[in-house]
Amino acid sequence: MKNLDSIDASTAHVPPTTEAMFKVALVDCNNFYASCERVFNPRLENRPIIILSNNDGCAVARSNEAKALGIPMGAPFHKIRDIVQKHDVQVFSSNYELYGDLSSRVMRTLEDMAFDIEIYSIDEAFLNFSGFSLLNLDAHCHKIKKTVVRNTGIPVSIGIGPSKTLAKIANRLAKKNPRTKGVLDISEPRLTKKALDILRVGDVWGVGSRWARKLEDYGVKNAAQLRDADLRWIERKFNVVLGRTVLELRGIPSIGFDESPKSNQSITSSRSFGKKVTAISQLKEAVASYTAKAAEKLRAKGLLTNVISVFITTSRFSPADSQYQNSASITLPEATSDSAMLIHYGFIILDSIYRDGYRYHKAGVMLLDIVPIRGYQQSLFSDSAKRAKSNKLMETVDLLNKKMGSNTVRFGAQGIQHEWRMRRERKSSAYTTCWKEIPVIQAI
DNA sequence: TCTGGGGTCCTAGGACCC
DNA sequence: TCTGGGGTCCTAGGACCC
Repeated sequence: MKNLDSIDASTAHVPPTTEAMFKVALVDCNNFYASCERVFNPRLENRPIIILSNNDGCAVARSNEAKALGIPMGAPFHKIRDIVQKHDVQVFSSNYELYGDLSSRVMRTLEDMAFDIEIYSIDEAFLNFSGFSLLNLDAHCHKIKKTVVRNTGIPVSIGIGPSKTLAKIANRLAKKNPRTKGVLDISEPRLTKKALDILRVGDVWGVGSRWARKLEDYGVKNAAQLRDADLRWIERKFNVVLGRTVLELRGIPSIGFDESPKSNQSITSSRSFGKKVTAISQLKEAVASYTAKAAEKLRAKGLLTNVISVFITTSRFSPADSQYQNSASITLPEATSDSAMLIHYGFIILDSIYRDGYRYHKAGVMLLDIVPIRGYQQSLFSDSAKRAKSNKLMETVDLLNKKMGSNTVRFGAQGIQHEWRMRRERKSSAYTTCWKEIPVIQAI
Protein backbone atom coordinates (compact mmCIF):
# COMPACT_ATOMS: atom_id res chain seq x y z
CA MET A 1 0.00 0.00 0.00
CA LYS A 2 1.43 3.32 -0.99
CA ASN A 3 -0.27 5.90 1.18
CA LEU A 4 0.48 4.73 4.71
CA ASP A 5 1.39 8.36 5.42
CA SER A 6 -2.24 9.26 5.36
CA ILE A 7 -3.00 7.12 8.42
CA ASP A 8 -3.36 9.41 11.40
CA ALA A 9 -0.64 8.77 13.98
CA SER A 10 -3.10 9.08 16.84
CA THR A 11 -5.11 6.12 15.62
CA ALA A 12 -2.20 4.13 14.27
CA HIS A 13 -1.94 1.96 17.40
CA VAL A 14 -5.45 0.68 16.77
CA PRO A 15 -5.10 -1.97 14.11
CA PRO A 16 -7.62 -1.03 11.47
CA THR A 17 -9.82 -3.91 10.43
CA THR A 18 -8.81 -5.08 7.01
CA GLU A 19 -12.46 -5.51 6.10
CA ALA A 20 -13.02 -1.81 6.37
CA MET A 21 -9.88 -0.91 4.46
CA PHE A 22 -9.80 -3.27 1.54
CA LYS A 23 -11.45 -1.98 -1.56
CA VAL A 24 -10.90 -3.53 -4.93
CA ALA A 25 -12.18 -2.89 -8.43
CA LEU A 26 -12.43 -5.50 -11.13
CA VAL A 27 -12.08 -4.16 -14.66
CA ASP A 28 -13.36 -6.62 -17.23
CA CYS A 29 -13.40 -6.05 -20.98
CA ASN A 30 -16.85 -6.55 -22.46
CA ASN A 31 -17.00 -9.56 -24.81
CA PHE A 32 -13.27 -9.08 -25.23
CA TYR A 33 -12.49 -11.08 -28.38
CA ALA A 34 -15.57 -9.79 -30.16
CA SER A 35 -14.67 -6.23 -29.18
CA CYS A 36 -11.14 -6.74 -30.53
CA GLU A 37 -12.53 -7.78 -33.90
CA ARG A 38 -14.70 -4.67 -33.93
CA VAL A 39 -11.86 -2.26 -33.26
CA PHE A 40 -10.49 -2.73 -36.76
CA ASN A 41 -13.74 -3.55 -38.48
CA PRO A 42 -16.43 -1.05 -37.51
CA ARG A 43 -18.92 -2.68 -39.84
CA LEU A 44 -19.23 -5.36 -37.17
CA GLU A 45 -20.84 -2.89 -34.80
CA ASN A 46 -24.30 -4.01 -33.64
CA ARG A 47 -24.00 -7.31 -35.47
CA PRO A 48 -23.79 -10.76 -33.94
CA ILE A 49 -20.19 -12.04 -33.79
CA ILE A 50 -18.71 -15.27 -32.52
CA ILE A 51 -15.09 -16.29 -32.17
CA LEU A 52 -14.14 -19.92 -32.53
CA SER A 53 -11.66 -21.93 -30.48
CA ASN A 54 -8.54 -23.39 -32.01
CA ASN A 55 -9.32 -25.69 -34.87
CA ASP A 56 -12.49 -23.68 -35.41
CA GLY A 57 -14.07 -26.12 -32.99
CA CYS A 58 -16.54 -24.24 -30.83
CA ALA A 59 -17.68 -20.74 -29.95
CA VAL A 60 -15.52 -19.35 -27.15
CA ALA A 61 -16.63 -15.74 -27.33
CA ARG A 62 -19.83 -14.02 -28.38
CA SER A 63 -21.00 -10.47 -28.83
CA ASN A 64 -24.17 -9.44 -26.98
CA GLU A 65 -26.12 -9.85 -30.21
CA ALA A 66 -24.87 -13.42 -30.58
CA LYS A 67 -25.75 -14.17 -26.95
CA ALA A 68 -29.24 -12.82 -27.61
CA LEU A 69 -29.63 -15.34 -30.44
CA GLY A 70 -29.17 -18.06 -27.85
CA ILE A 71 -25.74 -19.27 -28.95
CA PRO A 72 -24.33 -20.88 -25.81
CA MET A 73 -20.76 -20.53 -24.62
CA GLY A 74 -18.68 -23.42 -25.95
CA ALA A 75 -21.24 -24.49 -28.52
CA PRO A 76 -19.65 -26.74 -31.18
CA PHE A 77 -19.61 -24.80 -34.42
CA HIS A 78 -21.15 -27.58 -36.46
CA LYS A 79 -24.18 -27.56 -34.17
CA ILE A 80 -24.93 -23.86 -34.59
CA ARG A 81 -24.42 -23.49 -38.32
CA ASP A 82 -28.15 -23.03 -38.86
CA ILE A 83 -28.41 -20.06 -36.48
CA VAL A 84 -25.25 -18.60 -37.96
CA GLN A 85 -26.60 -18.75 -41.48
CA LYS A 86 -30.08 -17.60 -40.64
CA HIS A 87 -28.91 -14.51 -38.75
CA ASP A 88 -25.78 -13.78 -40.72
CA VAL A 89 -23.60 -14.19 -37.65
CA GLN A 90 -20.03 -13.07 -38.31
CA VAL A 91 -17.64 -15.87 -37.50
CA PHE A 92 -13.91 -15.58 -36.73
CA SER A 93 -11.13 -18.00 -35.92
CA SER A 94 -9.32 -16.87 -32.80
CA ASN A 95 -6.57 -14.36 -33.46
CA TYR A 96 -4.42 -14.43 -30.35
CA GLU A 97 -1.76 -12.07 -31.68
CA LEU A 98 -4.40 -9.38 -32.00
CA TYR A 99 -6.10 -10.10 -28.67
CA GLY A 100 -2.80 -10.29 -26.80
CA ASP A 101 -1.63 -6.98 -28.20
CA LEU A 102 -4.88 -5.14 -27.47
CA SER A 103 -4.89 -6.68 -24.00
CA SER A 104 -1.51 -5.21 -23.18
CA ARG A 105 -2.68 -1.80 -24.41
CA VAL A 106 -5.68 -1.97 -22.08
CA MET A 107 -3.46 -3.02 -19.16
CA ARG A 108 -1.00 -0.20 -19.79
CA THR A 109 -3.85 2.30 -19.66
CA LEU A 110 -5.07 0.81 -16.37
CA GLU A 111 -1.58 0.94 -14.90
CA ASP A 112 -1.57 4.68 -15.41
CA MET A 113 -4.80 5.11 -13.48
CA ALA A 114 -4.24 2.98 -10.37
CA PHE A 115 -1.35 2.38 -8.02
CA ASP A 116 -1.68 -1.36 -7.70
CA ILE A 117 -2.86 -3.56 -10.51
CA GLU A 118 -3.08 -7.31 -10.71
CA ILE A 119 -3.51 -8.57 -14.25
CA TYR A 120 -5.75 -11.54 -13.76
CA SER A 121 -6.35 -12.75 -17.30
CA ILE A 122 -6.18 -11.55 -20.87
CA ASP A 123 -9.27 -9.39 -20.35
CA GLU A 124 -9.44 -8.73 -16.60
CA ALA A 125 -7.50 -6.82 -13.99
CA PHE A 126 -8.00 -6.08 -10.32
CA LEU A 127 -7.19 -2.55 -9.17
CA ASN A 128 -6.46 -1.98 -5.50
CA PHE A 129 -8.13 1.12 -4.15
CA SER A 130 -7.70 0.26 -0.47
CA GLY A 131 -7.20 3.31 1.70
CA PHE A 132 -8.55 5.73 -0.89
CA SER A 133 -11.60 6.44 1.21
CA LEU A 134 -11.74 10.11 0.27
CA LEU A 135 -11.45 9.51 -3.41
CA ASN A 136 -14.67 9.62 -5.31
CA LEU A 137 -14.18 6.12 -6.55
CA ASP A 138 -17.28 6.01 -8.68
CA ALA A 139 -16.26 9.09 -10.66
CA HIS A 140 -12.70 7.82 -10.99
CA CYS A 141 -13.89 4.49 -12.35
CA HIS A 142 -16.10 6.19 -14.91
CA LYS A 143 -13.03 8.10 -15.98
CA ILE A 144 -11.06 4.86 -16.29
CA LYS A 145 -13.79 3.38 -18.44
CA LYS A 146 -13.79 6.39 -20.74
CA THR A 147 -10.01 6.50 -21.01
CA VAL A 148 -9.70 2.81 -21.88
CA VAL A 149 -12.23 3.04 -24.67
CA ARG A 150 -10.60 6.20 -26.01
CA ASN A 151 -7.09 4.71 -25.95
CA THR A 152 -7.90 1.24 -27.20
CA GLY A 153 -11.44 1.05 -28.55
CA ILE A 154 -12.29 -1.66 -26.03
CA PRO A 155 -15.35 -1.16 -23.78
CA VAL A 156 -14.98 -2.28 -20.17
CA SER A 157 -17.16 -2.71 -17.09
CA ILE A 158 -16.00 -2.05 -13.55
CA GLY A 159 -17.22 -3.65 -10.33
CA ILE A 160 -16.14 -2.48 -6.90
CA GLY A 161 -16.38 -4.23 -3.54
CA PRO A 162 -14.62 -5.03 -0.26
CA SER A 163 -13.27 -8.34 -1.57
CA LYS A 164 -12.30 -9.73 -4.95
CA THR A 165 -15.28 -12.06 -5.01
CA LEU A 166 -17.67 -9.19 -4.27
CA ALA A 167 -15.97 -7.03 -6.91
CA LYS A 168 -16.55 -9.84 -9.39
CA ILE A 169 -20.22 -9.88 -8.49
CA ALA A 170 -20.45 -6.10 -8.78
CA ASN A 171 -18.85 -6.32 -12.20
CA ARG A 172 -21.37 -8.86 -13.36
CA LEU A 173 -24.23 -6.60 -12.30
CA ALA A 174 -22.58 -3.56 -13.88
CA LYS A 175 -22.44 -5.43 -17.18
CA LYS A 176 -26.02 -6.62 -17.02
CA ASN A 177 -27.70 -3.50 -15.81
CA PRO A 178 -27.54 -0.52 -18.22
CA ARG A 179 -28.58 1.89 -15.48
CA THR A 180 -25.15 1.45 -13.86
CA LYS A 181 -23.48 2.83 -17.01
CA GLY A 182 -20.90 0.10 -16.60
CA VAL A 183 -19.67 0.96 -13.10
CA LEU A 184 -21.08 -0.42 -9.85
CA ASP A 185 -19.85 -0.31 -6.26
CA ILE A 186 -21.59 -2.76 -3.93
CA SER A 187 -19.49 -1.98 -0.85
CA GLU A 188 -22.49 -0.58 0.99
CA PRO A 189 -24.04 -3.44 3.04
CA ARG A 190 -27.52 -2.78 1.69
CA LEU A 191 -26.26 -3.20 -1.87
CA THR A 192 -24.12 -6.23 -1.02
CA LYS A 193 -27.16 -7.93 0.47
CA LYS A 194 -29.32 -7.12 -2.52
CA ALA A 195 -26.70 -8.48 -4.89
CA LEU A 196 -26.17 -11.75 -3.00
CA ASP A 197 -29.89 -12.41 -2.55
CA ILE A 198 -30.49 -12.58 -6.29
CA LEU A 199 -27.30 -14.35 -7.39
CA ARG A 200 -27.43 -18.10 -7.99
CA VAL A 201 -24.73 -19.99 -6.12
CA GLY A 202 -23.26 -21.34 -9.34
CA ASP A 203 -22.62 -17.80 -10.54
CA VAL A 204 -20.29 -17.01 -7.66
CA TRP A 205 -16.62 -16.80 -8.65
CA GLY A 206 -14.98 -19.98 -7.37
CA VAL A 207 -18.10 -22.15 -7.53
CA GLY A 208 -18.00 -24.36 -10.60
CA SER A 209 -20.73 -26.62 -11.91
CA ARG A 210 -19.80 -29.60 -9.73
CA TRP A 211 -19.86 -27.73 -6.49
CA ALA A 212 -22.95 -25.76 -7.51
CA ARG A 213 -24.84 -29.01 -7.91
CA LYS A 214 -23.56 -30.37 -4.62
CA LEU A 215 -24.36 -27.13 -2.78
CA GLU A 216 -27.85 -27.05 -4.22
CA ASP A 217 -28.41 -30.63 -3.11
CA TYR A 218 -27.72 -29.39 0.42
CA GLY A 219 -30.18 -26.53 -0.07
CA VAL A 220 -27.59 -23.80 -0.63
CA LYS A 221 -29.05 -22.20 -3.72
CA ASN A 222 -28.03 -18.56 -3.77
CA ALA A 223 -24.99 -16.50 -2.87
CA ALA A 224 -26.54 -15.22 0.34
CA GLN A 225 -27.06 -18.78 1.58
CA LEU A 226 -23.46 -19.63 0.76
CA ARG A 227 -22.31 -16.53 2.67
CA ASP A 228 -24.31 -17.70 5.70
CA ALA A 229 -23.24 -21.34 5.53
CA ASP A 230 -21.21 -22.80 8.40
CA LEU A 231 -17.54 -22.32 7.54
CA ARG A 232 -16.39 -25.57 9.17
CA TRP A 233 -19.04 -27.50 7.36
CA ILE A 234 -18.01 -25.99 4.01
CA GLU A 235 -14.35 -26.81 4.63
CA ARG A 236 -15.19 -30.37 5.62
CA LYS A 237 -17.67 -31.12 2.85
CA PHE A 238 -15.78 -29.21 0.16
CA ASN A 239 -12.38 -27.68 0.88
CA VAL A 240 -10.58 -24.65 2.23
CA VAL A 241 -10.72 -22.90 -1.12
CA LEU A 242 -14.50 -22.72 -1.00
CA GLY A 243 -14.14 -21.68 2.63
CA ARG A 244 -12.24 -18.63 1.45
CA THR A 245 -15.04 -17.84 -0.98
CA VAL A 246 -17.51 -17.87 1.93
CA LEU A 247 -15.36 -15.36 3.81
CA GLU A 248 -15.04 -13.21 0.72
CA LEU A 249 -18.82 -13.11 0.40
CA ARG A 250 -18.95 -11.87 3.98
CA GLY A 251 -16.71 -8.99 2.94
CA ILE A 252 -13.61 -10.44 4.57
CA PRO A 253 -10.83 -10.33 1.96
CA SER A 254 -9.29 -13.81 1.85
CA ILE A 255 -7.83 -13.95 -1.63
CA GLY A 256 -4.66 -11.89 -1.69
CA PHE A 257 -3.87 -9.03 -4.00
CA ASP A 258 -0.88 -9.94 -6.10
CA GLU A 259 0.86 -7.17 -8.00
CA SER A 260 3.85 -9.12 -9.20
CA PRO A 261 2.80 -12.02 -11.34
CA LYS A 262 4.22 -15.30 -10.14
CA SER A 263 6.65 -17.03 -12.41
CA ASN A 264 5.29 -20.00 -14.35
CA GLN A 265 5.26 -23.36 -12.68
CA SER A 266 4.54 -25.10 -15.94
CA ILE A 267 4.27 -24.33 -19.64
CA THR A 268 2.07 -26.37 -21.95
CA SER A 269 1.84 -26.43 -25.69
CA SER A 270 -0.79 -28.71 -27.17
CA ARG A 271 -3.20 -28.82 -30.07
CA SER A 272 -5.90 -30.95 -31.53
CA PHE A 273 -5.05 -31.95 -35.08
CA GLY A 274 -6.90 -30.66 -38.11
CA LYS A 275 -7.35 -34.31 -39.12
CA LYS A 276 -6.65 -37.57 -37.35
CA VAL A 277 -3.05 -38.77 -37.32
CA THR A 278 -1.86 -42.38 -37.31
CA ALA A 279 1.83 -42.33 -38.28
CA ILE A 280 4.45 -41.71 -35.64
CA SER A 281 6.38 -39.58 -38.14
CA GLN A 282 3.57 -37.04 -38.10
CA LEU A 283 3.22 -37.18 -34.34
CA LYS A 284 6.94 -36.42 -34.18
CA GLU A 285 6.52 -33.31 -36.31
CA ALA A 286 3.76 -32.15 -34.00
CA VAL A 287 5.68 -32.93 -30.80
CA ALA A 288 8.79 -31.20 -32.19
CA SER A 289 6.73 -28.13 -33.11
CA TYR A 290 4.98 -27.93 -29.74
CA THR A 291 8.25 -28.45 -27.91
CA ALA A 292 9.92 -25.68 -29.90
CA LYS A 293 7.04 -23.38 -29.08
CA ALA A 294 7.10 -24.19 -25.37
CA ALA A 295 10.88 -23.78 -25.25
CA GLU A 296 10.63 -20.41 -26.96
CA LYS A 297 8.20 -19.27 -24.29
CA LEU A 298 10.55 -20.58 -21.63
CA ARG A 299 13.45 -18.55 -23.02
CA ALA A 300 11.35 -15.44 -23.47
CA LYS A 301 10.63 -15.53 -19.75
CA GLY A 302 14.19 -16.27 -18.71
CA LEU A 303 13.35 -19.74 -17.38
CA LEU A 304 14.71 -23.27 -17.52
CA THR A 305 12.88 -26.55 -17.19
CA ASN A 306 13.85 -29.73 -15.36
CA VAL A 307 11.10 -32.01 -16.59
CA ILE A 308 9.47 -32.58 -19.95
CA SER A 309 6.27 -34.52 -20.38
CA VAL A 310 4.54 -35.60 -23.60
CA PHE A 311 0.99 -36.83 -24.05
CA ILE A 312 -0.98 -38.22 -26.96
CA THR A 313 -4.65 -39.09 -27.13
CA THR A 314 -7.38 -40.30 -29.44
CA SER A 315 -10.70 -38.45 -29.57
CA ARG A 316 -13.35 -39.16 -26.98
CA PHE A 317 -15.85 -37.75 -29.46
CA SER A 318 -15.18 -40.60 -31.88
CA PRO A 319 -16.55 -43.56 -29.92
CA ALA A 320 -16.26 -45.77 -32.99
CA ASP A 321 -12.46 -45.48 -32.80
CA SER A 322 -10.63 -47.56 -30.22
CA GLN A 323 -9.44 -45.23 -27.51
CA TYR A 324 -5.95 -44.75 -26.19
CA GLN A 325 -4.23 -42.08 -24.20
CA ASN A 326 -0.91 -42.01 -22.50
CA SER A 327 1.71 -39.67 -21.20
CA ALA A 328 5.15 -39.93 -19.67
CA SER A 329 7.78 -37.58 -18.42
CA ILE A 330 11.55 -37.44 -18.14
CA THR A 331 13.62 -35.58 -15.59
CA LEU A 332 16.41 -33.93 -17.56
CA PRO A 333 20.08 -34.35 -16.64
CA GLU A 334 20.11 -30.62 -16.05
CA ALA A 335 17.78 -27.67 -16.37
CA THR A 336 17.62 -26.37 -19.92
CA SER A 337 15.73 -24.23 -22.40
CA ASP A 338 17.47 -25.66 -25.45
CA SER A 339 14.91 -26.62 -28.08
CA ALA A 340 17.05 -29.30 -29.68
CA MET A 341 17.70 -31.04 -26.40
CA LEU A 342 14.06 -30.86 -25.38
CA ILE A 343 12.96 -32.23 -28.75
CA HIS A 344 15.43 -35.08 -28.33
CA TYR A 345 13.89 -36.08 -24.99
CA GLY A 346 10.40 -35.44 -26.28
CA PHE A 347 11.00 -38.05 -28.99
CA ILE A 348 12.27 -40.58 -26.45
CA ILE A 349 9.02 -40.18 -24.53
CA LEU A 350 6.90 -40.32 -27.68
CA ASP A 351 8.61 -43.54 -28.79
CA SER A 352 7.81 -45.07 -25.42
CA ILE A 353 4.11 -44.18 -25.38
CA TYR A 354 3.21 -44.47 -29.06
CA ARG A 355 1.04 -47.44 -30.01
CA ASP A 356 0.43 -48.39 -33.60
CA GLY A 357 -3.11 -48.61 -34.96
CA TYR A 358 -4.83 -45.69 -33.28
CA ARG A 359 -6.20 -42.52 -34.85
CA TYR A 360 -4.66 -39.79 -32.76
CA HIS A 361 -6.53 -36.57 -32.26
CA LYS A 362 -4.27 -34.49 -30.06
CA ALA A 363 -0.76 -34.30 -28.70
CA GLY A 364 0.94 -31.98 -26.27
CA VAL A 365 4.13 -31.13 -24.48
CA MET A 366 4.40 -29.90 -20.90
CA LEU A 367 7.45 -28.39 -19.28
CA LEU A 368 7.38 -28.81 -15.50
CA ASP A 369 9.56 -28.01 -12.52
CA ILE A 370 10.52 -24.65 -13.99
CA VAL A 371 13.26 -22.53 -12.44
CA PRO A 372 14.56 -19.03 -13.18
CA ILE A 373 17.75 -18.94 -15.22
CA ARG A 374 19.48 -16.83 -12.59
CA GLY A 375 20.87 -18.80 -9.71
CA TYR A 376 19.87 -22.24 -10.86
CA GLN A 377 21.73 -25.31 -9.64
CA GLN A 378 24.22 -26.38 -12.26
CA SER A 379 24.72 -30.08 -12.79
CA LEU A 380 27.98 -31.65 -11.76
CA PHE A 381 28.46 -32.87 -15.31
CA SER A 382 27.50 -29.66 -17.01
CA ASP A 383 29.60 -28.83 -20.04
CA SER A 384 29.80 -25.07 -19.98
CA ALA A 385 31.28 -24.67 -23.46
CA LYS A 386 28.48 -26.70 -24.96
CA ARG A 387 25.94 -24.76 -22.95
CA ALA A 388 27.29 -21.42 -24.14
CA LYS A 389 27.10 -22.58 -27.73
CA SER A 390 23.51 -23.71 -27.32
CA ASN A 391 22.54 -20.42 -25.67
CA LYS A 392 24.03 -18.50 -28.56
CA LEU A 393 22.17 -20.60 -31.10
CA MET A 394 18.84 -20.25 -29.32
CA GLU A 395 19.34 -16.52 -28.97
CA THR A 396 19.87 -16.22 -32.71
CA VAL A 397 16.86 -18.36 -33.53
CA ASP A 398 14.63 -16.28 -31.25
CA LEU A 399 15.95 -13.03 -32.68
CA LEU A 400 15.36 -14.08 -36.28
CA ASN A 401 11.87 -15.33 -35.54
CA LYS A 402 11.03 -12.15 -33.75
CA LYS A 403 12.31 -10.00 -36.60
CA MET A 404 11.16 -11.99 -39.59
CA GLY A 405 8.00 -13.57 -38.21
CA SER A 406 7.58 -16.66 -36.08
CA ASN A 407 8.68 -19.96 -37.56
CA THR A 408 11.11 -18.32 -40.00
CA VAL A 409 13.83 -20.50 -38.48
CA ARG A 410 12.83 -23.90 -37.17
CA PHE A 411 14.15 -27.34 -36.50
CA GLY A 412 14.16 -29.95 -39.23
CA ALA A 413 12.23 -32.27 -36.96
CA GLN A 414 9.28 -29.90 -37.02
CA GLY A 415 8.64 -30.81 -40.66
CA ILE A 416 7.20 -28.64 -43.39
CA GLN A 417 3.95 -30.08 -44.70
CA HIS A 418 2.12 -30.25 -41.38
CA GLU A 419 -0.89 -32.21 -42.54
CA TRP A 420 -2.01 -32.28 -38.92
CA ARG A 421 -2.10 -28.49 -38.68
CA MET A 422 -5.15 -27.00 -37.07
CA ARG A 423 -7.87 -25.35 -39.04
CA ARG A 424 -8.00 -21.62 -38.79
CA GLU A 425 -10.05 -20.63 -41.76
CA ARG A 426 -11.67 -17.44 -40.65
CA LYS A 427 -8.90 -15.50 -39.00
CA SER A 428 -8.86 -11.72 -39.17
CA SER A 429 -5.58 -9.93 -39.86
CA ALA A 430 -2.82 -9.38 -37.31
CA TYR A 431 -3.62 -5.68 -37.58
CA THR A 432 -1.34 -4.47 -34.86
CA THR A 433 1.56 -6.91 -34.77
CA CYS A 434 2.47 -7.63 -38.36
CA TRP A 435 3.53 -4.99 -40.86
CA LYS A 436 2.15 -6.95 -43.76
CA GLU A 437 -1.31 -6.98 -42.22
CA ILE A 438 -1.56 -3.44 -40.97
CA PRO A 439 -4.92 -1.92 -41.94
CA VAL A 440 -5.00 0.30 -45.01
CA ILE A 441 -7.07 3.46 -44.89
CA GLN A 442 -8.58 4.42 -48.20
CA ALA A 443 -9.61 7.95 -48.98
CA ILE A 444 -12.55 8.22 -51.28
C1' DT B 1 -16.73 -34.06 -41.27
C1' DC B 2 -16.96 -30.89 -37.49
C1' DT B 3 -16.52 -30.62 -29.73
C1' DG B 4 -10.06 -25.50 -27.39
C1' DG B 5 -6.00 -24.48 -24.77
C1' DG B 6 -3.43 -23.05 -20.79
C1' DG B 7 -3.12 -22.52 -16.15
C1' DT B 8 -3.51 -22.99 -10.51
C1' DC B 9 -4.40 -25.09 -6.08
C1' DC B 10 -5.82 -28.81 -2.88
C1' DT B 11 -6.33 -33.53 -1.21
C1' DA B 12 -5.85 -38.36 -0.48
C1' DG B 13 -3.06 -42.11 -0.45
C1' DG B 14 1.23 -44.63 -0.97
C1' DA B 15 6.25 -44.95 -0.22
C1' DC B 16 9.73 -44.22 2.72
C1' DC B 17 12.29 -43.04 6.84
C1' DC B 18 13.36 -43.03 11.66
C1' DT C 1 1.64 -64.02 21.87
C1' DC C 2 2.76 -59.54 20.99
C1' DT C 3 3.72 -56.47 15.00
C1' DG C 4 4.01 -48.27 16.10
C1' DG C 5 3.36 -43.93 14.73
C1' DG C 6 4.55 -39.55 12.99
C1' DG C 7 6.62 -36.75 9.44
C1' DT C 8 7.73 -35.84 4.64
C1' DC C 9 7.70 -36.30 -0.12
C1' DC C 10 5.60 -37.50 -4.37
C1' DT C 11 1.87 -38.34 -7.54
C1' DA C 12 -2.64 -38.73 -9.50
C1' DG C 13 -6.91 -36.94 -9.68
C1' DG C 14 -10.30 -33.53 -9.06
C1' DA C 15 -11.85 -29.09 -8.52
C1' DC C 16 -11.59 -24.32 -10.12
C1' DC C 17 -10.39 -20.15 -13.38
C1' DC C 18 -10.25 -17.54 -18.09
